[in-house]
Amino acid sequence: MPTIKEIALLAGVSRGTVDRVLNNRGSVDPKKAKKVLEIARALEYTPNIAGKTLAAKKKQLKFGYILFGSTSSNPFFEDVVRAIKNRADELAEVGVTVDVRFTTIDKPEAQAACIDELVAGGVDGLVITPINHPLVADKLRELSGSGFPVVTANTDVPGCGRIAYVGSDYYKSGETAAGMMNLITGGSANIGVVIGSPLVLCHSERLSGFTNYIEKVFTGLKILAKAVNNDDDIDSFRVTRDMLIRFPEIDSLLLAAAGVLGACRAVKDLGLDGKLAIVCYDVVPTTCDLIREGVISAALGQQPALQGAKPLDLLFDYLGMGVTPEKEFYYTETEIKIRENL
Amino acid sequence: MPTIKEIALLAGVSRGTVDRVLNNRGSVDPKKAKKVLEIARALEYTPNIAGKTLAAKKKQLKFGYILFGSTSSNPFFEDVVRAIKNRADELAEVGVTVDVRFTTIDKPEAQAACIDELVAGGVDGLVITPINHPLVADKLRELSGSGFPVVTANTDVPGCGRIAYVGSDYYKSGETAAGMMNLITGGSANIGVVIGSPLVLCHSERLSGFTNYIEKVFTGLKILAKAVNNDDDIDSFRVTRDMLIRFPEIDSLLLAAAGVLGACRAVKDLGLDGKLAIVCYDVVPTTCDLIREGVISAALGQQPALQGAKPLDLLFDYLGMGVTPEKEFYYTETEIKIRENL
DNA sequence: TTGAAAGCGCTACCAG
DNA sequence: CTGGTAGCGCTTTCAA
Repeated sequence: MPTIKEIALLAGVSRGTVDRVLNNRGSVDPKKAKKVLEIARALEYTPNIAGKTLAAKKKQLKFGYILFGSTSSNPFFEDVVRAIKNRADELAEVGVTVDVRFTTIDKPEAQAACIDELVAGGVDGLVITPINHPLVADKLRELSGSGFPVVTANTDVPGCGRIAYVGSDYYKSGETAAGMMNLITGGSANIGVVIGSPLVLCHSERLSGFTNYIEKVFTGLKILAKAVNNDDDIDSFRVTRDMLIRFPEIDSLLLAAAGVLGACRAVKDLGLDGKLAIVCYDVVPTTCDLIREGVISAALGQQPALQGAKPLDLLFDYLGMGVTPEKEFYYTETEIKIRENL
Repeated sequence: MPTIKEIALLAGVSRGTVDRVLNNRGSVDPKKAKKVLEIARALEYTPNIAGKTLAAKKKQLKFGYILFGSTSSNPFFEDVVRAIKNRADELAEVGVTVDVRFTTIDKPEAQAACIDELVAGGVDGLVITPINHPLVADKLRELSGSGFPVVTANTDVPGCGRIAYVGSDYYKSGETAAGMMNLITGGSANIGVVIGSPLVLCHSERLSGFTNYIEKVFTGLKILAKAVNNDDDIDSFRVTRDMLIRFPEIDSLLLAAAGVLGACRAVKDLGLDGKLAIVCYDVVPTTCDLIREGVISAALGQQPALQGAKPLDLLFDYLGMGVTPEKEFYYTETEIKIRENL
């Protein structure tokens, strides 16, 4: 493993010059630059991460992380927040501080203001679960345009200039739900679907993936009815109950939003627990209980811990180590969880 | 984030002394030691990983990694080897070299000799997929007893003194297969089982998990017949074919060993593809193809990449950073893969 | 038993 | 445009 020092020695220049060449900082005599590059290539130089990390400490980087919910509201985000805190503790060691803020999903002005605050507060990079609204999108575009790195997490605003997105491929996760539903029901089912809101892109993407796929591949699966629960357990109970009463032929449920507990209460309330094939999203504690009870057949996870930590890593690599993300989309796996592998 | 330097300053001692206290090396005046510890505790000192890593480079550690198969034989281990190589490249940066050796699963003497060679060659730690045989077990016990760190991977020899095991919880993965089989078949099935060899602990553990679980929980699932394929595709074809002919009532297969391709060839040969519920282990390329074709319903993965990399990390943490593994068993997840989430 | 100093690889700064 | 130097946190060695 060659080092900058060795390259400097071989090239007959100083370490500073090698550093300038390899990291495109400052300007260097083209001849020397060429020589350095040749040697680096010949020796297959790769920078030492520990060295870079240690040196990066002096930068005292500050990151902002804006995400939905005030922790208590949506248990899925609790896992994300836990992962953020853990990673933030680790990053503290290398001089990074992380400022975590919460905004609600329905207030673009508030989220835009939150971005402004963080930037004014001097953060060097931002992770955000963005609301897909011009007020936010434009601000992100503007920031990115000025060289400020933004990573979107959990949900994306394509084309806003962010350096990467970390989160689920919702469309594909909809297909996975279809595949699972097909296996569980033997290929023939009358499905009731519960979604959060047609306006939340994630949920509608999931539903598109599911719908298109069953129409194309699993023609024995039919969607009989759809209900909207606003990601709320109380609403969820009511609309699910109504749907099940109105469509007694329903023999399976796809719960494509939060509010899984409410929906399952409705199922139990009608004495249908264990009689319906139920597939839902997000592996949260209440869902695990329902799986153990035999109410839910399978839950589809989306690696919340990765969604929390990875964006911070990308930001640190970018700002601390000078490494640009190697891809634009860091899709999380759609994990299938049943009672036995919870 | 406090540093050793700060603690030294506050305690009125040198960095060397602080180091000695915090890492129990050399002896220190009890009074000073106490003071240092108090300050470290008060400041919630945690060592800086980058600093430690950098300093560890001077140790020039050497690890050995003994595993089954010569890569080509079992595609599962190809993923493991790939992960080992990747992690080894990363560790090279911090002065670690990894010597990877292959042994066959049926030659304990050869594996024991291989261990001896590596140790004689001066490795500081060893990762091994051990053959569960006294010849190997005793050697591992002896090594461990003398303070030499061993990590078992993929398969374990309990009580051999190794500092940790990284791999599947086979019994539990058998239960997961049962759960999946139950979902796919609607709770009623006549199952044919293919195992590698009753002598390979992993496979028999899987089968125990599966068997005990269905007897207890899924009483509609019956095992009609078992076949042994010696992890070989040719044998697998033959024994599976024979079994399916002899037991035409079989409507589902559990493939608990390698040789998945051979077994599926038999299924196709008899025109049964798409008509049987098939659950198998290990997400390898040929298996993925069979899932896409609709021959296999689900495959259960065991995180080969983690099995390759994690043991090396544990060894480096132990020898390079002075950190003992925080648990004895690092179980991999049993990942459920179907056509849509491959 | 202890302190001082060098060095792991990299970056930043200053002087020229 | 360039070289030298200091320093990030930790370990190790040498001298006292």
